[in-house]
Amino acid sequence: MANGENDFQELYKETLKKMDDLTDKQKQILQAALELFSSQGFSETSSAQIAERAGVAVGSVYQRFQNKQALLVAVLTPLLTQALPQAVDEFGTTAFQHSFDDVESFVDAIVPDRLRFIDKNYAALKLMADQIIVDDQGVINQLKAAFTNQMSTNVVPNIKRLQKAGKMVDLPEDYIIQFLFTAILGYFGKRLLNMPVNMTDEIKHITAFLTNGLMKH
Amino acid sequence: MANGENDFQELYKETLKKMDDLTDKQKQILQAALELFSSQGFSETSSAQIAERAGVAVGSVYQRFQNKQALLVAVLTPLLTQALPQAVDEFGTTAFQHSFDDVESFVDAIVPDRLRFIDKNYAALKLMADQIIVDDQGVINQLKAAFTNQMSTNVVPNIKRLQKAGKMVDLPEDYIIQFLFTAILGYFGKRLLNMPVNMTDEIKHITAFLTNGLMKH
Amino acid sequence: MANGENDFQELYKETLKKMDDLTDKQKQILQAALELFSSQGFSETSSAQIAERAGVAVGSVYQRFQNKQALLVAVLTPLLTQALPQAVDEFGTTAFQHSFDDVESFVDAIVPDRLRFIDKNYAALKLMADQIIVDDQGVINQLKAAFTNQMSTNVVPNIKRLQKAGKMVDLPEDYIIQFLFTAILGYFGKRLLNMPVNMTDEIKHITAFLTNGLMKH
Amino acid sequence: MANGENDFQELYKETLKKMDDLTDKQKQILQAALELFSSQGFSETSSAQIAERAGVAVGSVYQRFQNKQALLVAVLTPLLTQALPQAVDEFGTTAFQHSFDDVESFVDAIVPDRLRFIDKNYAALKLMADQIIVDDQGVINQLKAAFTNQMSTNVVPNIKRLQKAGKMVDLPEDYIIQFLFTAILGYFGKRLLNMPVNMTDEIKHITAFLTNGLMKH
DNA sequence: GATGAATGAGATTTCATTCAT
DNA sequence: TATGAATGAAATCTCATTCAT
Repeated sequence: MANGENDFQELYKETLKKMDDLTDKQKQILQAALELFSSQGFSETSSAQIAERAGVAVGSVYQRFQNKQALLVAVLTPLLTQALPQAVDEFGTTAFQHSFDDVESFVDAIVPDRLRFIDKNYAALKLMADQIIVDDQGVINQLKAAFTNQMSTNVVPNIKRLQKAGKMVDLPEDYIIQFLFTAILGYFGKRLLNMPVNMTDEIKHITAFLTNGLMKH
Repeated sequence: MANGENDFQELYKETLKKMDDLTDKQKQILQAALELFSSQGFSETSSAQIAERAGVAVGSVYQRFQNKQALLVAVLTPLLTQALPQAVDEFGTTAFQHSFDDVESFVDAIVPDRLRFIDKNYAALKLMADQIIVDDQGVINQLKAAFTNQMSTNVVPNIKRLQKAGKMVDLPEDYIIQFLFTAILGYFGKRLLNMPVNMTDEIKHITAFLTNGLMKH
Repeated sequence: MANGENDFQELYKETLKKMDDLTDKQKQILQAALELFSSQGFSETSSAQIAERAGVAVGSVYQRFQNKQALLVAVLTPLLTQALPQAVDEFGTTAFQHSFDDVESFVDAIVPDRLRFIDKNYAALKLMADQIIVDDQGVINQLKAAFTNQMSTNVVPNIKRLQKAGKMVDLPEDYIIQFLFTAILGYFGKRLLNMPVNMTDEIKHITAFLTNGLMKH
Repeated sequence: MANGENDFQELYKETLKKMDDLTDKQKQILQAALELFSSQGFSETSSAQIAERAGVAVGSVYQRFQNKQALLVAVLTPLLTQALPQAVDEFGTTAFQHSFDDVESFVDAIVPDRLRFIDKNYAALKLMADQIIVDDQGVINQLKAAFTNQMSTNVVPNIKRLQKAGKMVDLPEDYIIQFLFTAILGYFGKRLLNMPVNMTDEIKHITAFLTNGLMKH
């Protein structure tokens, strides 16, 4: 890992091309890898373990995927190219296609959706977090790209509009986004720490806090 | 809060000094392990690397520490039992010994201090984050314990007082703490993502956001 | 008893053949391990040595066998569960299926056969002896089981018959067996001590002594 | 081990010279080594273990004893030079200084004494057995020497006398000795195999068998 | 003489990857 | 494509031995 951007970017592009003709076994492998990588970490997971959980032979893992690193990429690719942008997209377009009258309904539209997204994609998010910690520049850049893109085209304009309407605090847009994310990511942190979480309460309080914090009083 | 007082590295070295059953070489080993573990991750660091950086023979690592895992524990234990609680303690007492008149001065007292704490202890924090991701229950529990303890004895009462004075929003104390932390941890996240950060701006905007969000308008 | 029928090496190879889940290389590993373990002892034999003699890579040893101890078990198990009981069995049935008229022909039937058995199976017996000394309870119990079983079903009745006929001394059967074995094992001891042995003489004298000692005068 | 006679013989002679000025700690080391070597085997015992059981530092083991091999020699030396010859001697002189009237009293004089000797020196005998199995030529030669010496000067003449008197079977003297030993060593074997033993019974039956077997009827 | 930390050579073991079937 | 035995490089770990205190 952490061996520079090129390996990852190369593999990433190649993987993207091939990403549709997946056999059942190959899907099982990706599934098993996702589960194991995210629960134990990438380096703590062996090819044998993946094969076993996927119910295939070790060789089958390498039949399709050049190496373990490539398998990681293959696991992350759909996430980074499909799920995440889509999620960001939803966050951008769906959430922002309406012209919210006030910050409250704006926050209301985002928070519950994002918390559920975390629940649904917990494993994948944990895996990304792992890669960020181990300094995988490829993953990091991919993440940044996915965000910058969507955010700048969809979210930023909407925030600006709310600010101009005098409804939202006059902080730089990237900080507005940052605070939205960190408040929401607190939920992810709680899950990482095995803390008991109650979705209803989380939604209620995070919403309240964000509304209060982003609203111009 | 005085500069450097709650620097993990400082605290860690002090802790090491107090461990007078440790030889110089053993301290070098712990130091090298801390550095390598936090910069590359635990599994990405080999015994040979540690020995080399510590300037000792590989065997010397195992003379004192039963195995690599035990070395990790030896590195983390003083952090989790000494440095972290002490840092949390300072956070609790120092920051909260004054009776803040309003949320603004309360937030002002915390944010700059915590951001600098993150800067100074980036390596150690990253190591802890690594362990949380890899699901090290030991680390997780230690972290929880350190926090619950200090927070409940020092921070919670202060929050309550501010709330009773009608200055702070009426959210549960643990959520107040959660929002303080997540807003601050955003800075840690930015560093993990290699994003350019400007301390002055961070302080300014995080303070502004938290003040607005926690203040009762 | 026909020559070679109860040769451990033969029986061992047959057993190996029946283990059709073993590849050729794995059989070579077991064969090499048997040879090295019994000539040098278990702890004095390294994985590298085994691999070299077997003509495989070191890793191949551990591909099939979890660890060195497991390899020892794999070597001993067929000996203790297949070869040994079968050998004991032949000893029991073949030697005792006739109704010997007197102790002399009884002893005559056993001694030469057992001495040749020791010669043929010297390596395997030495390995077992090694394990007994190092207090391997597994091996010890297996050995006991193999013996108790066969002796009680086949040998004991024959001894009793000879005793009732007034031809054999009235000692407990287990002691009769013990004396037969120890007198014969003297030959094994001589070989361990690198003493010059002459099979013809050994047979002659051991037979004479046992006949005299077990006969009722 | 098993590295030729010279190492052993050299060490053996050097050890002999120094064998009197032992400090308390050194005696403890020898005792601990004897216990551990005989219960687990030589190679399965580490210097650290010996030091720990002896209650001394690891270095102290090597202060006096050149290396582990030398320690083994030092453990075996008193046995091979003192206990064993003395035992053989007793077996030779004590037991044979009387002119036994018959084989029965001759056997009676030997068996109980030897069985008790085995009990008393079980650990040391086991250690010797270990060395014999691992093919330690030094030990083997020492053993042989101790025996040949004593046997030929004391025992052989006595056996010859009994044979000439027509009381003992006319087998070669070395075989007579062999049968005496093996019958008695059966007891040692039973202990190795953790079999329940009753000294009274053993004495009774071994005596009976040997008497019958060696007596000229 | 006694200590035990330090050493380094070597042993065991793991595991990503290859390749013949 | 799928398999899983085989590989070998590298990692973890052990331990007899040395040496400064």
